[in-house]
Amino acid sequence: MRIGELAERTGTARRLLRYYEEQGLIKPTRAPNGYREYDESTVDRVVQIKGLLGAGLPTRIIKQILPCLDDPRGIQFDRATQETLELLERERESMTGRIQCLTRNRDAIGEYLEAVRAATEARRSRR
Amino acid sequence: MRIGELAERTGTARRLLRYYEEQGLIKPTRAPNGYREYDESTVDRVVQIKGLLGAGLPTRIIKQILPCLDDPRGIQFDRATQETLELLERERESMTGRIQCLTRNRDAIGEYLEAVRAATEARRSRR
DNA sequence: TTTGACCCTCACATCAGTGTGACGGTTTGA
DNA sequence: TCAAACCGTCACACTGATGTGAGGGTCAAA
Repeated sequence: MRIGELAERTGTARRLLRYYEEQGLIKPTRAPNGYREYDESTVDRVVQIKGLLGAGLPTRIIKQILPCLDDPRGIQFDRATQETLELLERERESMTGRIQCLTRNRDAIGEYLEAVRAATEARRSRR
Repeated sequence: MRIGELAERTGTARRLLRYYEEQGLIKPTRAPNGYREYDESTVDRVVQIKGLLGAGLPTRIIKQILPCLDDPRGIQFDRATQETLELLERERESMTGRIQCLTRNRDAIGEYLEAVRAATEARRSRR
């Protein structure tokens, strides 16, 4: 598919799809006329990228992470240098930290909303 | 405490502490000489802010979230407008999305690392 | 064959978070 | 009392993720 369709299906600006490519996160082929050609699997990949970006990871890190997702069994594990493995390990830990932070705060918001709703309800039934 | 100590205890640049203040996230008092004075609780708050920023939330949103954490029981719930409540609800949902995304990817990294290690181990023992 | 809807590259702009340094006042300990 | 180590405000700069627009090709349908 071409960039317009991909943009629409992933809810991503064309500009950003080109940017992700520039950062080495996706690699479309080119049609004879120069148009980018994306295959079906790119849809999921872009959604993934957006998710990770939204969760605060920079493209530099996302680039290292993506290959693990293609085939988590590590088919090309021999290409993984010691350095990369260490980076992945560190990143995994920092993701755990993020998750904990988000969870804690999300739950606090939940409690807050709950409390407000309960109070509102109580007030309403008092009348 | 003054800004230097807070910076050291939270691992945050002074510059950023001033920036957070400018964004309305923390409100130090001022000593007679103009120096900022932070109380003990600010340490936790700054850590919280850093965590949320790292998880991709902008200061604008963090500002709305923080009051819920001060007292999740919603002591000042009446100050919460309908609009704010809706924003919080939306933000809570988007945080859940982030958490899921991070969890999924973190686990995939974990599996990958596991696979690589297993393969490395197998190779070593074969020799 | 022209028009409208695509696509391309290039480049400049914006926004948030962050770094850094200039310039000057305050506090503290030798 | 003087130096070192704080603190203050400004303000300019950078980075990464985005927006936007100019100038120009491609292609399909009327």
